[in-house]
Amino acid sequence: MLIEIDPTSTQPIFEQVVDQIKFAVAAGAIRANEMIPSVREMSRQLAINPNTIARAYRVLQDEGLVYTRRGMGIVVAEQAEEICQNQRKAIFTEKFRRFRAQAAQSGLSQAEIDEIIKNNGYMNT
Amino acid sequence: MLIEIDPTSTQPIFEQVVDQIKFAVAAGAIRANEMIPSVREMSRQLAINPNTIARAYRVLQDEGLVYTRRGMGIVVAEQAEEICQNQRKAIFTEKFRRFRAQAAQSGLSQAEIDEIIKNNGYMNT
DNA sequence: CTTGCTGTTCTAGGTAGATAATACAGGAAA
DNA sequence: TTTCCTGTATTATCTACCTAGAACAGCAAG
Repeated sequence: MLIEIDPTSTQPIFEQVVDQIKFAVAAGAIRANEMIPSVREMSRQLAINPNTIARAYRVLQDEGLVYTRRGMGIVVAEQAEEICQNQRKAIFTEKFRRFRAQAAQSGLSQAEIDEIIKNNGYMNT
Repeated sequence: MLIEIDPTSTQPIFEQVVDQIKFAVAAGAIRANEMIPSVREMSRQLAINPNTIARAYRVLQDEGLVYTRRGMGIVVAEQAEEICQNQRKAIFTEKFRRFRAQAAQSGLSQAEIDEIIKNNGYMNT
């Protein structure tokens, strides 16, 4: 499972962890009934405080995406993959909408916005 | 000058204020040698603490986009419009690049990303 | 049993952002 | 002059996020 944390982002670390795990589940990198890395192991991998990881896991648990087995670890729930796939799409749709709205509100013309999109990866090579 | 603050954003308020003023200058809503609303007036308009506005203005001043006249107010610098236009473009290019990178890293396929962009305002209507 | 790993909980401290209230210095205008 | 508005500075308080360290409960495997 590849997880990358951006320390320069204003988005809280625990939220980044939550999103990244959702993405990993959505992508099929972790399947239902499989275990995700323990709090302490993930803490070591990302060089982040265990409490921060634990908070992220608590969020996932509250959303019903994972359930816990004391002494064992945390297991991905049955319906998690489908839920995460939908959430992933929703997350990025929302992100893009915000980008568009802000760009328009900033006074950038439609043409300028399209140019930014075109020059940075939309539908070519 | 139209300024909108998004309280749900993780971006700090003072940063939002900074960006919005830059956008207003870039769009020509405020021109060189014109004054921007006073700390207290802007504070009233946005219902935000004067200290937060003052901090935003301090950033603008440190960047040389505005200069202050005690007792008078804050004035937009000569070269501000050009600088702000370049920064505006850079800001949104960077935002879009982040969006693209995160979307790709999440496991979304190129086709799915293109679909999100297409269905939310790119090059139609 | 003991050992070692789980997740969980707790207290404490540090930092950044935002708010609140106050005070000061300087220019404009009466 | 006085009055009123500027920007600026200070102090205190609150919250969220993050870190740190310790302790506890439960399960597995030796």
